[in-house]
Amino acid sequence: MSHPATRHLPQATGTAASLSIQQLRTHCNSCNMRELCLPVGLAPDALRQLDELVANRARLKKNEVLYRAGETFAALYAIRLGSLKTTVLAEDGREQITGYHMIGDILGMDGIGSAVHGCEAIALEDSEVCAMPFERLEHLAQAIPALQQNLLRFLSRNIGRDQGMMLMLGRLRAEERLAVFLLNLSERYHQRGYSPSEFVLRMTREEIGSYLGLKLETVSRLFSRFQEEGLLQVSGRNIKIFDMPALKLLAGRNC
Amino acid sequence: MSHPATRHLPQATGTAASLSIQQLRTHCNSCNMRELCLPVGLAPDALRQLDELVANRARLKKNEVLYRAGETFAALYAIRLGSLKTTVLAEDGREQITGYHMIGDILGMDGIGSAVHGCEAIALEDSEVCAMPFERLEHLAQAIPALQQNLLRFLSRNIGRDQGMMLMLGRLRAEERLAVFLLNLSERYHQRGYSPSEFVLRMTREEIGSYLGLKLETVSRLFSRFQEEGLLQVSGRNIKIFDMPALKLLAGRNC
DNA sequence: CGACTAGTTGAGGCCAGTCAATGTTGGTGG
DNA sequence: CCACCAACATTGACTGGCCTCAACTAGTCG
Repeated sequence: MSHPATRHLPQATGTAASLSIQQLRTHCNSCNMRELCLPVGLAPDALRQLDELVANRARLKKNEVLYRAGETFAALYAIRLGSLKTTVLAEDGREQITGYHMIGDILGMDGIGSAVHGCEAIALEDSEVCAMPFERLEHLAQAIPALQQNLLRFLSRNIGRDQGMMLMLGRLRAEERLAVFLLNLSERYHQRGYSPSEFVLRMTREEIGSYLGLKLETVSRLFSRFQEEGLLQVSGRNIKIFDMPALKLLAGRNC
Repeated sequence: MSHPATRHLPQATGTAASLSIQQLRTHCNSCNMRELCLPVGLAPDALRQLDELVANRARLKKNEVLYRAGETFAALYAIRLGSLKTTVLAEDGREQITGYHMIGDILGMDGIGSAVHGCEAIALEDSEVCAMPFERLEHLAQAIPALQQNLLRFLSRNIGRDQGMMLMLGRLRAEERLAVFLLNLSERYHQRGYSPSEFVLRMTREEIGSYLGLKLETVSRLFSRFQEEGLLQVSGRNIKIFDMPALKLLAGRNC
């Protein structure tokens, strides 16, 4: 029933009692993220239909797995709260984090093409996601042009982001990668109404390294160096960026 | 009129006379690639509609640019013949090849989300593409479920491929990258009815390096080493793979 | 034939990885 | 509240894989 890190979303059982109260109240309509999420631009009626389709709004504890690579693909997930990482594994266990996803982001799109998830998604902190059964979503998109458009746009943006990552992993030096990473975080926090210059990292040094194609020691050294150079202040996972222009110079606008 | 490397598809003018004869004869219906391309699984009537939508079937000379980064996005392109690379450029000119695309592949999907192309597509050899105006394609997909499905699947597969590339660029060593690259080529040639063990590279050493996040000298050295070790025979761009299992072992099934 | 592009090979350097020791933080239970 | 532990982070010394620079060869095209 309750695996240490359950692979399935909580059903309407036991501990979910208090959860369902929450569930009943949270709708796309009232969601803070509706302007960043799939509902963006949808007419009220369309929004209602999309909302009805959301199978459940589930909680994930830190380190809990939303889906694993190889699992059959059934739904897209919108992040309501918290953040997740997606990772792919090499055969020998080497891990590459392919995405760092925060509130409003859509997860699972890599599964559409093959009916199987190609990566795994793991919560970086306690999080909440909206599960949208894909078959029904696809069906709904057939009737609502704006939804089809949104789906295609979200998938496409994913591709664009990935291409940026490839440039980073293939051509940028370590310091440039970290600068791009920090600026990217900064921008995304800013979009979401948080400070662009002061935030808390949700990942360990090792995870940041895995994301950037570096080792944790390299990440740690770079943070120390950036701090020495006055670019930022780092204290554990708390980051304060002092010199944004210098950071941008380092990143060479590849972010 | 005639730029050295024209950015626009040839219009129905001048030299296009012999071309238009060809154009009239080539339809999705009769295209060899219809089983790998957007029409896959479409009903005859839907296929006819998709076919009508194809604005033109254009030829590209080697090194000709199909679209550039920053150009407004207007159409997806299906490769009818030949092959193209897509590249993203760092601000300082460093170039990362993000994709090697061959017959049947769809290009331009990174532009959907932002209305602007995020990379540039360049012909690696004389090629032919079918241009599909995206607005009309989207509109048609609204009416034809199978087409919507195909579009979403193609976009999604792109994402899956990109994630594999990220793993490669972030975590694999040079020899592993080249092995993965060769096996990937092998598989795709095989899918298209060519020999999986004997083929001609369409890219220079530098381009292969750019694709794999390596320098051309490294690629060259690796080819030489693989040959010494009896894995393959390489003569310029002609590749004969002798020891597929060993190559797969090197790649660690990350392909 | 000369100029140019593509490819190969060698020598040496450097950036990031590896290994290892030590410090810091946060959660748990006495 | 503090001691303890495990996970996370920092820092140093050293290594090595890939890059850089460079020389040379082969093939192509005007």
